Amino acid sequence: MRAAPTILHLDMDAFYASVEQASKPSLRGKPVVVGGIGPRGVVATASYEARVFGVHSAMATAQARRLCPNAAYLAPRFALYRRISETVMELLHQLSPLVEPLSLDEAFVDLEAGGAAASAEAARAVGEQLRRDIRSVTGLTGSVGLAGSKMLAKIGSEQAKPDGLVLIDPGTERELLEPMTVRTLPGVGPATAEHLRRAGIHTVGEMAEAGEDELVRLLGKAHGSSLHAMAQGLDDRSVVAERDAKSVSVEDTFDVDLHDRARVQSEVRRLAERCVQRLRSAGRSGRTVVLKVRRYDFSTLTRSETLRGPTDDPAVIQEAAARLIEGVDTTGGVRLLGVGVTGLADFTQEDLFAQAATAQAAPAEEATAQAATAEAAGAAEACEAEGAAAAHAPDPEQPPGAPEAAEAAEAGPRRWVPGHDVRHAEFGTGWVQGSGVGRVTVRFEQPWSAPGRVRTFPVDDPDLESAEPPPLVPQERPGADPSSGTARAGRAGGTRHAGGGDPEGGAEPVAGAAETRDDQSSSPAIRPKSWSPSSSPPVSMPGADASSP
DNA sequence: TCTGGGGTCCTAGGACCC
DNA sequence: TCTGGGGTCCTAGGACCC
Repeated sequence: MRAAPTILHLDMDAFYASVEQASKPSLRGKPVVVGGIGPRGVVATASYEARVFGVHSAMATAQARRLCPNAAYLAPRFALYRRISETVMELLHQLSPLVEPLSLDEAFVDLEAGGAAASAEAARAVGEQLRRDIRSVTGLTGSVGLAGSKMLAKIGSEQAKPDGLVLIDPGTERELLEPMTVRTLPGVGPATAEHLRRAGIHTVGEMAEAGEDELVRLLGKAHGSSLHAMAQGLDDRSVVAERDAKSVSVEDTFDVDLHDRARVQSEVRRLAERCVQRLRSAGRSGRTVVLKVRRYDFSTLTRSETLRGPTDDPAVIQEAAARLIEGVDTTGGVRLLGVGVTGLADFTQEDLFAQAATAQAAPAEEATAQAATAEAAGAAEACEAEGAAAAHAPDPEQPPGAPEAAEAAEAGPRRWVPGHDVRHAEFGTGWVQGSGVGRVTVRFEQPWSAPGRVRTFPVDDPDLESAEPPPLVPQERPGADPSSGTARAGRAGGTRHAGGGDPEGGAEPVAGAAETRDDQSSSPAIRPKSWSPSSSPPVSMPGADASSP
């Protein structure tokens, strides 16, 4: 708690959906849903237009489609979101060295540490200027909360949404919090709220009244006492910049449950491989391998094995994951598999070398009791459930009868993902609007163009290829190839195809989009005119980290 | 067609050591 | 031999967050 509201919380408004609307002129002012678009997908972000229909984050996409069938359903383009996020974070770093990102679209800033603001009025001015800067540099809107603590700054930005700023004056927090539902407090989710409800506690005021002892009794030591403090508006957590990751994991939910044991094993190998890639690109190694299995009935279990030292050796981690899946009964079907690594250390070559040598021998001759018993128990269970075959490590070669095991995502000829960028040899750049029955529909438009028109091609049209996301504002330097991977220096002027921007009269509004075009003032749409190249740099578009296909 | 993917933190029990 | 704490490591699960 501090006397002046110098903790700032920034939350970008409907971030993913707003980025999509900014890059796709035909979607501005229309309902947009970004998230998993498969049969088991969930909504990551819904635009405000879609929220009117009741669509919200974490909802099954299938349900969203029922509520709002006319929305655009798009797969996320994380590489683009990450780039824009970096630009926003740079603006925050200009205010203070103490910036704590919570996700791509959210961060705390300690204005006091930056010397940017010492009073309420100064803080408000900084917040408003920040919002203007974000808008002029990215074309997007963000909401700002200012308060004397993290909790209240975050509550402030929530109240400010969309496109606003709320400052909570220190001293007023108790009366502000009192009538609010317990769910307002960070750390109160569905389960905790239900516990509290059964104890007759519904509001933050009732929580504070209940007293610490009662909350500890209901919710446990750590949770109870921290929530008791929060309920009184007390929160002295400091803003901490750049924490090291403590774990790395990857997981996949399958469109249909896996029943074939060999397929399950091959997916575990694949996931272990991907996990190691991520581990290595972070320059880390890890000591504990964790396998996650979600069964057909959504019950979830984890199995873990701690190695003698940290490793980033793919073979070692794959073998550990393979041993772990041996001990899991998967009859009935597997919905999700995941592989993770915790106990992260900074990679050293010597550790690794020693580890690679010992890890393989370890299970057989492990002297440490608990490791040996865990292994034995796992193996015994596996034998019972799966028979003799389970006792052996899976064949490293493709198991028989599983040629389809290769994920369509990687091995398939070409997949056209809704929302993703494409280039056509004749018609230029656009994005996939949909595909099916051998055809793919593309809308040809750029962030700065008028809404474009739609064309349909055979899915294997040789003139069509996937492309990098175009920059959100037109680039002045023509000829740079965005796919050349030269990062920031090579801003992607070249995304405009050689043939000119609007071969098919893109300036002509497309039916269905026309009526939405005139309220751009109220939408987070990019308006290139408001951006002056000399004063503020545009979002740069390094083509370096390609988005997943 | 209910329920993604990436994380963090906490609790609790058993093993083990002193 | 019986009884006993405290601390640490490992494993498993659960709640929560974006």
